[in-house]
Amino acid sequence: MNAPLIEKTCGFADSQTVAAKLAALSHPTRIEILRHLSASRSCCCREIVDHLDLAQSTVSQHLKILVDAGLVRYEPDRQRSRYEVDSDALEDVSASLAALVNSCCSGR
Amino acid sequence: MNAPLIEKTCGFADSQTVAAKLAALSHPTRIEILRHLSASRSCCCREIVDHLDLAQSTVSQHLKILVDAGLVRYEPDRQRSRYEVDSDALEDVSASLAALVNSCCSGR
DNA sequence: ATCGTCTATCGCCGATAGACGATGAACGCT
DNA sequence: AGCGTTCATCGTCTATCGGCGATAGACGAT
Repeated sequence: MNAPLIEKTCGFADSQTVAAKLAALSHPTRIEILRHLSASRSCCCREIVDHLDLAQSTVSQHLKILVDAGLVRYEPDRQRSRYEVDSDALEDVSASLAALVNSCCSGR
Repeated sequence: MNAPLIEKTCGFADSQTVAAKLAALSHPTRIEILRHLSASRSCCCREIVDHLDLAQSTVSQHLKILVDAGLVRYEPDRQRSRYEVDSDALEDVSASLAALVNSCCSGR
């Protein structure tokens, strides 16, 4: 493969990957979406639009960001869309952060 | 089966607060800074500038963001500055994310 | 066939992030 | 006093974010 670019950062899980996942989580609306999503088990875009007070296009955009980050699964269902929290991915992010924090605090 | 009322009383921080902390962590450079900071116990701006390949002003800016987010402690020391990881704050963020993730995954 | 609903996407915008160089203050050293 | 070092801050530039309305495609219902 090309571009082994982050070789110089001492061989941990690379910062870029962790940062990207956290970036997807670093917006209050997206956290709210995750909460609503998990509370409803799964739901469509409109449902979230009703819950939050934002334009449909905005919500759709936030959902796309979550899907692209791999934190939410997407499945077209008729004319609706089913969005569902990817629990494994979420726990993975949490574990990554925990590992980072742990390695940063391991000397006290 | 039973409702996760424990979380409610344990009070995860509101979305805005969590998002703000995560935002501070959602940049590879800042994660790298945290790692270096913790590995060195504490260090000055210049040290980080040497480690990363960025302008001093850029590094200073990233440090300010981390300090403002409460994740790094700052103490002027002569003409230098001492930056130090705030372990408690870091663990707090990690715990907040864990709580959020947990509440999102509690039904599977 | 047409209408209404639900989505995703596009274009546009203001605001913010992230990078830089330049500058000046604080300090140690000679 | 003068020099070198360290650092925070300012101004600037560009790219991206986050919001919106408008639009078009897909679909169910009438």
